[in-house]
Amino acid sequence: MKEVRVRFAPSPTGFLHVGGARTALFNYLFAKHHNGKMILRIEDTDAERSTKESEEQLISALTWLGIDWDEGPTVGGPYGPYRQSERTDIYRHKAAELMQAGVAYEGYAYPQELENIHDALLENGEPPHYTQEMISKFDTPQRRKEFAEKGMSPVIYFKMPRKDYILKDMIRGEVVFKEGSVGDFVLIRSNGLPTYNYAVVVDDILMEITHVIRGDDHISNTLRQLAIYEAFDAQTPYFGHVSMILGPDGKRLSKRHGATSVEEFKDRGYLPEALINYLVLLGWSHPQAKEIIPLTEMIEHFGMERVNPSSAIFDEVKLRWMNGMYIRQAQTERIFKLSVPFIMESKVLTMDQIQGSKKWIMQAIELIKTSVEEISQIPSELSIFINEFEFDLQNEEFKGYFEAEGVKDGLKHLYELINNDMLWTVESITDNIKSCIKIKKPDKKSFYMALRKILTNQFHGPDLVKTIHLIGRVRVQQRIERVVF
RNA sequence: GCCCCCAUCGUCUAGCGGCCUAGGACAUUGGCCUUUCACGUCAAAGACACGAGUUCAAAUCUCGUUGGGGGCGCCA
Repeated sequence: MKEVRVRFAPSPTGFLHVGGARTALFNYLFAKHHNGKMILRIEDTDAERSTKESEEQLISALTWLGIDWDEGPTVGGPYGPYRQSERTDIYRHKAAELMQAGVAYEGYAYPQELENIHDALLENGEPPHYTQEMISKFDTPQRRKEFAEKGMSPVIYFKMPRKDYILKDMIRGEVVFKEGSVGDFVLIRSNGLPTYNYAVVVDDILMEITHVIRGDDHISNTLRQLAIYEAFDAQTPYFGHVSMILGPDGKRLSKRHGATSVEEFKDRGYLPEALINYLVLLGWSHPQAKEIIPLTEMIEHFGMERVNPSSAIFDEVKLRWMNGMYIRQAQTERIFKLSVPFIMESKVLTMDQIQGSKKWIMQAIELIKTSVEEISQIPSELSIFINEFEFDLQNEEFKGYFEAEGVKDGLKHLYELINNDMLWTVESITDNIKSCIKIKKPDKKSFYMALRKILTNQFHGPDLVKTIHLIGRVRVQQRIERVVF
């Protein structure tokens, strides 16, 4: 069997959208699964909107996600160049071939003239499709002369055959396009650059792409592309049109739904594995219904047969859950590193403090890891161990615990024990608390709750003994002292 | 307006004619664990859009209706 070659072909006009990331991922997994090649191609034929910055952002987002490619602008390859803006000569030569073959022709109409035709057709209740007869009317010797004098180039039109086309889609089965659903269309624009539908086909043929996996917003375009493949007498690749990702309101996912770009999730402290894992499950499912799936296993099981054709709503709640799962699995060292920018930004600690007390912070992170779903939550969780606060003796809930039988005595006793606790280990603190309870016999829950409130100003939090350990002996003493004595 | 795609719990999905009294995950509710919270764990609640066919048998096949999405550019 021929080597599998797939491509991800984004246009560099903005950040990498999660939908694009999912398409890239599916291509990547498909390539890896079949031991094939992944190609990155930059579709920058829209000179107005394409920017170099976007291209760089795209590449860095993909890299962050861990999606890499065998051929592309950064790594080169035998089928380059991989930027469409650098392939304009190729498109022109190929268009000349089509003209030679009589399936393409030049157009000398002015935009206004085309608009008139367009409007007239609509008014007559006809579909706004151009035909060679309409376009060629303007191809007169005078017009050619005018164009030459003004330094204008004609556009090149494709003569769309009037016949049915059948798209055999790996995800959707057969899609039939009835004859006459589109008219002739532009291949090469007046600025000399190719149009999307034309450039993709030329590139996919030349780059020997075997499987085209892309968003289903391209389904209608496939009709035109099929006709171009036919005109070149080229074999069509297998197509797989993946459904769109929608916002919670069922509308196409956009900025107004909140975070939609890979960068945004990165900046909010998502782990790339979590995003990848969430995205792969949007449209694909593991044969054994696993949810947390390591990349190697995705590659092992990935296939188009298990891709769902219906569109999916992007559910941030589940993504958060998944991120939490990955945070819990991750090495604390890694979470520490990822936390640093967030800690700095929150001003909970300074850079010097972070560096000076790395070991302490690591212990704290170890403790709060189970309750965090985004790295951005770490500073506020950390602040329980650090923050100074005014203590409110009048707090009703606190009074309830504090005034319970034996609690005050127990705390006083604990204070004495802490005074003499030079070891200050989790074990020594545990022993001391246990002996307080044994000797003073306070109500356990009240005792613990009062103590937690005194030390952290909160009723809920991580394991109390470890929290005490991390707060430090001096501060623990001070806080008990100011309430109990 | 024309063309195309899609349709199972709130959400992501399993299901590819009988194994379905429709399974799993997130979210929700309750129990257990725990000093508390979280984690973990157990359980509950919750869906085949509608209507016709085909068939001994339909969530699964066909057609229609409705709803949603996409396309109809010298954007990609």
